[in-house]
Amino acid sequence: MAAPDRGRDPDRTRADILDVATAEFADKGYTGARVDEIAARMSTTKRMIYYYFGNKEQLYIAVLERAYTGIRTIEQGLDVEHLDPVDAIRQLAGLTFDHHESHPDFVRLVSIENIHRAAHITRSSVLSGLADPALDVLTTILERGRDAGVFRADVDPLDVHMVISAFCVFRTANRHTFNAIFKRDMLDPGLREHYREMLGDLVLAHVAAR
Amino acid sequence: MAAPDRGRDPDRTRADILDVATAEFADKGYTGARVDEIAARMSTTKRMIYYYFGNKEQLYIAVLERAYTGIRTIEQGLDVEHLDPVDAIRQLAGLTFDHHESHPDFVRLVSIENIHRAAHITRSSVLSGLADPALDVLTTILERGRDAGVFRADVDPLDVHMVISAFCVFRTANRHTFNAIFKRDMLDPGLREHYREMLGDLVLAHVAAR
Amino acid sequence: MAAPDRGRDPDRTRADILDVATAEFADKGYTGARVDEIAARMSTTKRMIYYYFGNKEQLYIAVLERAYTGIRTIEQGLDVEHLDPVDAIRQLAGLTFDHHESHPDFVRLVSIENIHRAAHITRSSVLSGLADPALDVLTTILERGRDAGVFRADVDPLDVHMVISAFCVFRTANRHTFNAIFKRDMLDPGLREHYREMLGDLVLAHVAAR
Amino acid sequence: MAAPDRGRDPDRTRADILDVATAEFADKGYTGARVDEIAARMSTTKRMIYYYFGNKEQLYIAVLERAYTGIRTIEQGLDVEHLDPVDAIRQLAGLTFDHHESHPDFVRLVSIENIHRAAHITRSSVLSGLADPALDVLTTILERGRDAGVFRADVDPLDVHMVISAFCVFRTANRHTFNAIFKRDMLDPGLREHYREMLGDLVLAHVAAR
DNA sequence: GATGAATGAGATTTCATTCAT
DNA sequence: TATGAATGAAATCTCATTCAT
Repeated sequence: MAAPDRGRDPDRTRADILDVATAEFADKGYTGARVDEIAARMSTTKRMIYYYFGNKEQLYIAVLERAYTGIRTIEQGLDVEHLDPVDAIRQLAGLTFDHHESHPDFVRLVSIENIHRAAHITRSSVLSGLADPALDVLTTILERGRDAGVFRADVDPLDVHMVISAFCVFRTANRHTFNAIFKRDMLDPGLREHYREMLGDLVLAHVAAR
Repeated sequence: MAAPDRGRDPDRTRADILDVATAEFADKGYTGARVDEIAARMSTTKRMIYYYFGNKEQLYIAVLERAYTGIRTIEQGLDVEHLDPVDAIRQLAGLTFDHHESHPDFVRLVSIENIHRAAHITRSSVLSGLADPALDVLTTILERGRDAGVFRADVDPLDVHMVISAFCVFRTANRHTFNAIFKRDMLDPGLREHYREMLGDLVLAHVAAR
Repeated sequence: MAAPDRGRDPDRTRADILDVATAEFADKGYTGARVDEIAARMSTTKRMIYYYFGNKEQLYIAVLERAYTGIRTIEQGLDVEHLDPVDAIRQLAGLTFDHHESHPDFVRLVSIENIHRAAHITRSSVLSGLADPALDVLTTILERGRDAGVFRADVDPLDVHMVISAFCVFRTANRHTFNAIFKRDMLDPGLREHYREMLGDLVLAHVAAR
Repeated sequence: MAAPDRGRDPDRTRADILDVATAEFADKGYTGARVDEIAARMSTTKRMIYYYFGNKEQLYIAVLERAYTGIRTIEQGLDVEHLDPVDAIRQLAGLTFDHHESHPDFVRLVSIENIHRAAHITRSSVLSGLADPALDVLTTILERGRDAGVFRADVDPLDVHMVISAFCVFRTANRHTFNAIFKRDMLDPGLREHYREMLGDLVLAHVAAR
């Protein structure tokens, strides 16, 4: 007659807390998020949050750490070897484009963390200094393009990454003010392909041999 | 020996409050900002903030309104008529580039407002629906470039604006996480000209006739 | 081109303040009433309220004093001499019935003053100990009825007054809770004559010779 | 030597808060009551009031709800079946008479709630629309009296209830202004039986067959 | 007489965190 | 492990009143 004993699976409880906390922090920001609210949205009690994570800040850091692991693996699906460099670049940009569109919580958490001047990322041994593996893939592509004579020799991979990120982050992160002022929803599905192609064009223009 | 009587100049008092509030909101976010802290940084009392602005939210909206008026006038200095379209586009992009670099508080406020899903902008009769006049200047430039045969005919001014904003906003707004992860400070003065030129190239590539 | 100089008529200004203050106090109670709100509802400023009345409490007392003067004169219209006692009693009850129905603000002020245990009435030299002149009229009627053999000899005028007041005050003062619980609006115009007659019957039954 | 641990008995803590809050609200009115004062009168802290009741208004509603439950049960003790209708009516009126005399806080809360136009009662799912069970008892008595030929056939139970309430509420609620103006304390013990009988007479005169 | 700005004291409410069991 | 009760510190906001002109 007892309720299903969820309490006996610590990993599950931890993951549940992280799910709810991610939603709450992404929704309200670090300061605006409420520990009470996180507890209220779960079957676990507030005391458990402190048991598993210590305090609000450590919980937030754990949320950040898990959120960042998601994007680190997106480039795995890219078969760099069998694509010509131009297609590879376009597909790589598309991966970030797709990811940011479908993970607004991640993009919001990054914005929030920047408001806090990356104070928590810096405090996390997991995140601090963990360069995005995307750069390796990108570097490989750029080298192959240069060898093929289609890309410039002096392209900085991090600049390419920056252009892709700026476009994709802005489209999601600044969606609301952009829409409020210009009455255009950058996430309108009808504009999706237009923006996706536009990003590819921009990046290719940047890396192209002159 | 009396303290300078700032009290009897309401416009000055109001402006002082806005200055301090802008710094506080940009620094801590809407929720993290403290009315107490704003009052403590001035010679005016906390009570005056409520006297002039009603409550925290209206003060924040007033801060947003004033911050947005700053950027709306930056394009005025651009002498569109006497520039050839290519130079004009490059200079226009440079204006936003310079503005966002020198107004990190504005960029932070925009990020903060997006975290709140533009709830306050929407509530402001001043800001809501007030399209950036930059678009008019941009439209003029694009038309002249098209007439001169150097720009494509189907360029959307808002897309151009988006590319410029995305680049300039990202450089300032995401500076901290970018630096924490990739160890590159996008606001490093030594990189300034490189980024400024890179932006111009990107925008011109986007609008160029093929 | 100057605005009409209302300021130069102190009596008028005083009366205006009292009008607005009466509405505010009757609406929100003594504690709930806001000096700011009273000032906001007038063209006069808040400072004038203090100039004319000293403070919130004295303003409230002035409101009470003026409100009580209204009911003191309602019995004047009653031609006791030419009415037979039974008609006179019924008409007297009707006067209070009509007055309280048409002066809900007065009835509310009395309720409010009772919540404060008549502390302000006691403090007012005008109101304290100023017995309602209605009692004189009432006493005359009762005497004439007794002499005519239609009323009991031992009727206490104050008891009659109490019965009339209880009925008329309750109908107005307790209208809202009565309606909330029993779904009957005691001030429904369709019930007016029923209640008016009922009151007359009650009072006459009380004074009638057995 | 430790203070008695009242803390770990939530029901007791809740009830204690309600006791003190009832006294405070009845004493000062809704607006005049101070949450600080309620806390100061107990061993519990102010914070607990919010923990248990959410905010001042909900606490006030809880006070109202409990106060109203008291009067709803007073008619239970009336043995309608074994009383003749005339005695039953007189006893029923006496129950309200006694209750209101001995529960001035309840009567004051009702006055206060009427000043607020029953806004909180309406908001309470418990109180809104919960007709007083007294009406059932009253209806039964009236029917038996009618069948016995001693009461009129067209008596409205709610009118009878209104007469009883008006008299009993007025005696307690308007005690202070009545005494201030007419120098008669309606709650003077020496007048008690006089008023009690007077009420019975009034009600019986109203329901009596003609 | 009249005005808008200013103010101190105090009101309600919030929130991360810990205690006792 | 788990839980509901408890809490101190601090947050936002209010209000009658007075000052300087």
